[in-house]
Amino acid sequence: MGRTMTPHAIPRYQQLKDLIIERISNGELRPSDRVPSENELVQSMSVSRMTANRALRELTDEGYVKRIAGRGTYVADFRSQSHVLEVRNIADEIAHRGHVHASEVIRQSRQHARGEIAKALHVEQGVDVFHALLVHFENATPIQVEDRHIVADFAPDCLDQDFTTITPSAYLTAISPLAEAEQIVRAQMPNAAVRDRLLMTDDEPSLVVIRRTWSSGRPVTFARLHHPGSRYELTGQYAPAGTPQSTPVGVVQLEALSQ
Amino acid sequence: MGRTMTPHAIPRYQQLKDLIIERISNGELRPSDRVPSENELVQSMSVSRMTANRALRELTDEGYVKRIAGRGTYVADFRSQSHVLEVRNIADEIAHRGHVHASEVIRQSRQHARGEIAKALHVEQGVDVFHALLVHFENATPIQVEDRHIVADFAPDCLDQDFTTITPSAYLTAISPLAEAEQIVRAQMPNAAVRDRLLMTDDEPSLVVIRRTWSSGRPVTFARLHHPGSRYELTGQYAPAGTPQSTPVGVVQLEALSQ
DNA sequence: TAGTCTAACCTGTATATACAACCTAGAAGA
DNA sequence: TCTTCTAGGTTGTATATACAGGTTAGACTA
Repeated sequence: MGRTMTPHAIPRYQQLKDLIIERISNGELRPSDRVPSENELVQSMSVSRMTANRALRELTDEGYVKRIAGRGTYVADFRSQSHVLEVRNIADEIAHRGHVHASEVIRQSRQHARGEIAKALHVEQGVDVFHALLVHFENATPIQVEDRHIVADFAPDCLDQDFTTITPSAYLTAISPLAEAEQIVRAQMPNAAVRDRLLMTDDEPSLVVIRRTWSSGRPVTFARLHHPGSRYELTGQYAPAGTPQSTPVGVVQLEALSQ
Repeated sequence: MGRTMTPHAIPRYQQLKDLIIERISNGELRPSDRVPSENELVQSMSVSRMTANRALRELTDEGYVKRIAGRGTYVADFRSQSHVLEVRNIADEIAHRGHVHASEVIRQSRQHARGEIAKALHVEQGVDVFHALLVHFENATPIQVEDRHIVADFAPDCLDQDFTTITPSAYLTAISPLAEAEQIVRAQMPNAAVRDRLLMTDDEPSLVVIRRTWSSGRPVTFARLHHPGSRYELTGQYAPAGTPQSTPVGVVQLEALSQ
């Protein structure tokens, strides 16, 4: 039979999670220490085993603990050192800032893959690929040069698209919504073409995101996204799911960190 | 009563997840489409509601669907556009590449917080903070300048640490293993000091990671991590948890993408 | 002594049941 | 017509129970 709960109470499983996180957080439980087993939690916390199971299972997913069937639950070694950055679609990102996105198509053509493009897309030299070169604007200021190649047979109607109304990224994810991706972020000096398109000064570096996206086990698109170093940065927050998410954290940020 | 299972079978809840992911993946279910409710899955898939609930709940955590109590479950809008980059502790990162990490301590002192440091750490002007300036080496080549400030009362024994044997990052997470963090990644030209420490050429940009880490609701450390643009990049993979994780993806990468 | 077996724990999964809270369409009332 | 109420569907949580399978310590046997 279900237990009666006062309205809007914190769920029991969440209380368990919080309790264990607290004990890890304040050092009472240290890495590789044994965490109370499900049955011990049943006893001491007066919950059902399923509830204890859910708490411990979610803590596992979140990287706090490690569970070994037959042995027990242990505090995970070093959570922490991997912080996470999110790279979003440029149009969404601009819209999210409440700004206006526009783009200009410089080139939209069919080519034969060669050299590194062929290698990156896992196709033979000479196979058909589409090439799209665009500039994205945020409130009329150029913010990204997108240099993208797409495997031709993955997106046959690529040349018919109007990339000023739908970004290549949005177009591709509309074709196949799920994909793996690899990314690389680099700081490098732009070539003259990119520098001119982005209205960059001579000594300004660019932040380049190189992204290769996979679908059904094969690479389908390969993009270089160039941004002006003085006007673009990647930001990310990291909160160990369970933290009350102190809200205005992201706001102070930009003001406080200007160098 | 429990259902008998053949040994090592794929769990029922995972089968449900795979089935729904497949239907999203092949376009049968498109963003904002309605996903079968728990009770419908109970009927059509012959599982208990708890099993259906687990499948849908995990799909929610993984970003595939969105659930609204009282209404139903819907395919999440654009999963995809947010790709993820991981920023790891430099020592772990170097160790992971099978290389040797070493570091040199340039400065390790107590200071009074001023200007942007005070702002970033949410302390008054003049409050005690520790300052650590280090260079990290990968196989004797300088790869990172770490410029870090730490709130003094968070880490009172900071000056006693030997940062050549334990990195500041490792030291801090040993004190308080759980934290929130904010990060910013920028491409910028280094100042002369950084350029010299990292043996960079005059026209080489640096990739800067700015990281502020929180503990117990307050900022405790603020670090600028400078890397030589020609020798350092951030990499990340993104696979919608459930993909068979095509193994060698990360390997081809570096070779293929050299520009 | 050395090897084997077993009991007692552990996690992992699955089910049936129960109640609370939320949402909406449509019925019932003013 | 407009408002209010309600029934039924939906998610969210909690419990009790059951069985499968991994792990280990200690008892048992050869």
